[in-house]
Amino acid sequence: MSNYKRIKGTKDIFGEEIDYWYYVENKAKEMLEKYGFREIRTPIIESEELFSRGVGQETDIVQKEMYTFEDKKGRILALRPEGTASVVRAYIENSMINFGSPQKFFYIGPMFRYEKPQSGRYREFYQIGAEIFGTDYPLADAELIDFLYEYFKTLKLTNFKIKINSIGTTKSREKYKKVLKEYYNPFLPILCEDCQRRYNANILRLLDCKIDKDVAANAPSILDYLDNESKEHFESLKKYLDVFEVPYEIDPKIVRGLDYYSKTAFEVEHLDLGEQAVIAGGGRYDDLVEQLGGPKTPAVGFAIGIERIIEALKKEHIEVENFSQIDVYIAYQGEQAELECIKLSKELRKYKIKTYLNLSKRNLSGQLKHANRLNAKLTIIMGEEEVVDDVVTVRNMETGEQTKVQRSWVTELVLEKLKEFS
RNA sequence: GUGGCUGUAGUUCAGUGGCAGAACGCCUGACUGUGACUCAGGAUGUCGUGGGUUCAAAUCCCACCAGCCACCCCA
Repeated sequence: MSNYKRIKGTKDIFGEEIDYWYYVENKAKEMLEKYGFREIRTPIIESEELFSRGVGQETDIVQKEMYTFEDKKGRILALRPEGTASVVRAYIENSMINFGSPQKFFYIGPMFRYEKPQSGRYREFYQIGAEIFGTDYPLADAELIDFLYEYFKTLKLTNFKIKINSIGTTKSREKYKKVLKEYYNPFLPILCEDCQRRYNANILRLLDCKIDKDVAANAPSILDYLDNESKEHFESLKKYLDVFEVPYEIDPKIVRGLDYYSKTAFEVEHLDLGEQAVIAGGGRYDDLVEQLGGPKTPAVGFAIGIERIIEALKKEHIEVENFSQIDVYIAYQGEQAELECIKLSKELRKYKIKTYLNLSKRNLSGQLKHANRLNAKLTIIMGEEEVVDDVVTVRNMETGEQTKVQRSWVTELVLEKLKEFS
C-alpha cells in the first residue's frame, strides 16, 4: 500500500462512478444552455477577503470552514468555499454590466470547506451553480426554480421537493428577529443547549432545531413580518411558479446559512438522503454586488451539490448511460496481424468508434478475457488465418455470434453491428 | 469542534496472545487460435500509524490518523 493517502474529506472519482458524473454534468450543461446561461470559469483561489466580505464575517463558512493560506508574498488567499462570491467578483472586475442586463452565468467546479466529513458532506465537493445578474424581477427567481425542477426531472429523479420562502430585506429581517427573540425569551431556560447558544448568535436557526420542535412550531412566521416590497415579490414568485407548473411548498423555516441572501430563499430536498438532504439551494442577493464594490445590481442564484445528486440517483436506482463503454476491442495474433490491426484501429477511431487496441503480449484467450472485462460490445479478431484470407472476424460479445468480413468492409460492418446495441 | 461505530490481500471479511487466512477478483496456463462455465498453477499484506505491556501482539493498553454515521453547519 502506498504511503500517500488521499486527504480527509476528498475523493478519487473513476470507473463506474465517472458515468454518474458525466450524466449529471452533461445534462446540466445542456439544459443550462437551453435556458440561456453561459459558462463562467473563475479561479479556485481568491483573496480571503472576498469571501469574508461576501459570504459574511459571521457565517460558519468564514468563521471556521475556510481553507486559507499565505502565498509567498504574504497575501492571504482562500480556496473558494462557494461559487457566488467569485462570480460576483468577476462580474464587477470585468465590468460585465456593460454587456447588457440581465446576465446569466453558470459554473461547475470544486468548492472547499474544512468540515468534518459525513454522509453527503466532503471537504472538496462539486457544485453546479447559476446566477442571474441585473434584474429584481421575480420571474428570474421563478425561472431558476423552474430550471431546478426540470433538471431533476430530466435526471429522472422523482423523490424530491422544492421549498420556498422569503426572508425579506435586511431591514424587515431585523424586525422579525426582534419579534422572534421576544417569543423565545420565556422558553429560554427549557431550550436545548444549542438553541441557548444560537439565541444570541443566530436566532433564525432556532426555527429548524431538531429538539425544540414544538416551540418552533408555534413561533411567529417570517412571512407575517415582510415589508410590502418583499411581500409583493413573494406573491409574484408564487404566481409565476404556478404558471411554470412547478410544484412547491412554502416553508417559513428556510433560512440560508450565507449572509448575502434577501427576499427569496429556496431549497430542494431529496427524501431518500440522510441528514444532508438538501441537493440544491439558493436565493436572491440584491445587495451583494454593491457590497463587493460594484454597481447596485440585483441578483439571484442557486447551487446544486453534485455528490448529493449522485447519491440520490443511486437511492432511486436510476441507471445512467455507460459513457465509457468500449465499442470494439481489437484482438490479434502474429506480427502481420498486429501491423494490420494498428491501421484498423486508426480507421475505426476516425468513425468515432470507441476502440481498444490490445496493447500486451498475450494469447487470444487472454485478450478475449480483457475485452470481456472492459465490457466491449464487439471484438475484432485477426489471426494468421484471417491475414491469409484478408478478412477479420467480428464477434458480438453479448451473443457470441461471429461474422467474417473482408478487410475493406470492416468499418461498415462494425457500424452496422453497433446499431444492435444501445 | 463534539460524540458513536469501524480500520487485516484489489474487494468482502474470518482470525481475540504463539508460523497471516478464506471467498471473490487479478495474472499465467489447459480444454477446438475465442471471454462471461470448468480445471491446474501463481502473485499480492510494514494486520491504519506510532508508542507501551509481554519471552511472544493483528489480538491487551494509550495516543494519533483515516473511513462511516450523528450533532453543528451546509451543496
